[in-house]
Amino acid sequence: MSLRHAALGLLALRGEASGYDLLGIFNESLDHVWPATQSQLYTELGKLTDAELVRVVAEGGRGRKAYAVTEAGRKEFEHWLLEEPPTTNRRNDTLLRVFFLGLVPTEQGREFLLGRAAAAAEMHDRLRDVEGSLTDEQGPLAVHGRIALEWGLRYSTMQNEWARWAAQQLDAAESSDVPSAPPAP
Amino acid sequence: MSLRHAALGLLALRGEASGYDLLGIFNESLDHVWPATQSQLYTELGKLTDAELVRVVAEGGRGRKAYAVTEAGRKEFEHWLLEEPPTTNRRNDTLLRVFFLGLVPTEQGREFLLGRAAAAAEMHDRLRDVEGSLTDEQGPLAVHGRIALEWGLRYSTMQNEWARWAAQQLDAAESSDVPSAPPAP
DNA sequence: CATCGACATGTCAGTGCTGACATGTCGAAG
DNA sequence: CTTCGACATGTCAGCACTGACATGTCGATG
Repeated sequence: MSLRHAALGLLALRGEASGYDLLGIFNESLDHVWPATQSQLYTELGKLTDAELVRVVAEGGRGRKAYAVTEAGRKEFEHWLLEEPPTTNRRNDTLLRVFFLGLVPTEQGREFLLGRAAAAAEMHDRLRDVEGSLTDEQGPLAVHGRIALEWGLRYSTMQNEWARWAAQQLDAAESSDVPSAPPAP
Repeated sequence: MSLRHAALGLLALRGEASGYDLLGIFNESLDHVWPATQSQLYTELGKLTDAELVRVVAEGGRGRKAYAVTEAGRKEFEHWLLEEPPTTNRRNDTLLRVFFLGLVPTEQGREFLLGRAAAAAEMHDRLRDVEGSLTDEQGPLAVHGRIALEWGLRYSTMQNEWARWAAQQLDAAESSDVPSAPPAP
């Protein structure tokens, strides 16, 4: 249920905004952290209004509705932010595949892992670029954006090193499997 | 759509198994990587049978049905394993909260981050325990289980270090914010 | 022989999310 | 004055997943 809180948080940051405005922020700033589609966002704003956590504070041309958080909404948001433990994302597609890597020849397993390492390296490069274009930004959002970015940098580094280590492990396991070539005594 | 492939993979590993058997493996071995509920698994086995990727190879007492992968199933599985790029999990509840940490006092932000660091340390400890009870295991599954475990160890280490680093960043940003206490010339 | 836990399968309502469809307005450029 | 892109909102079918409900059998233990 975090889209609800993401929307609440953006409204708290912005003071007021329309669904369209929020959608822009989601696509620009939050896309790597919590993507949202247009249909989902408008639906959620409707529910949020029904629950009186947000309120329509202005209506403009083209059917525009500007929302702002209510007192109850602010309270709900802060409760989520500080009291509720973040849910760890348990599903991991890469690790699921690793679990089954024994079903294919070692060579293909190594290829898979080195492919993951390359993908992680590429992700790292992309984030470095973002970092470069971020240095001129100012304000408190820059601090928190920079912290999230750092997570990505560290994550991709870890993934890269892990995948290369794992490829080595496969090789080591294979050579110790083959009875015709044991280590010299 | 990875539950489908997880089921296919387990059947390929085991030769044949019932839904109940598979459920046991999911809950024991795959729970930290790809959890599945009973209803989901039985539904998927039905669809898999309709698609002729698995086949009922035996029926036993208590309505038991033993499944095995078909030739088409094996092919589909290997295609998924080696050809399809793993989907990266984009949503990250912790990073979403970090994005909004500017909305609360620095003190509470630091508390949040140090809480994350502690949670990561706890996860690391739990995994170390698992590692201890794994050393006596044998076979190829031990190799791949060990690789997945290593991912968890590295991930929790990274998360811990990152969260502590981030808490320091918050402090640094705050002290540079306060105009009454600039660094001495 | 009753009972209970493990074995075993299936269904269903609800939720979060996706991608597509549908509709309309305002301002600027040609 | 037309047209086009940005602005703006809403709906709907479909899918993966969750948690609860429903039903029944076999073997062991008391």
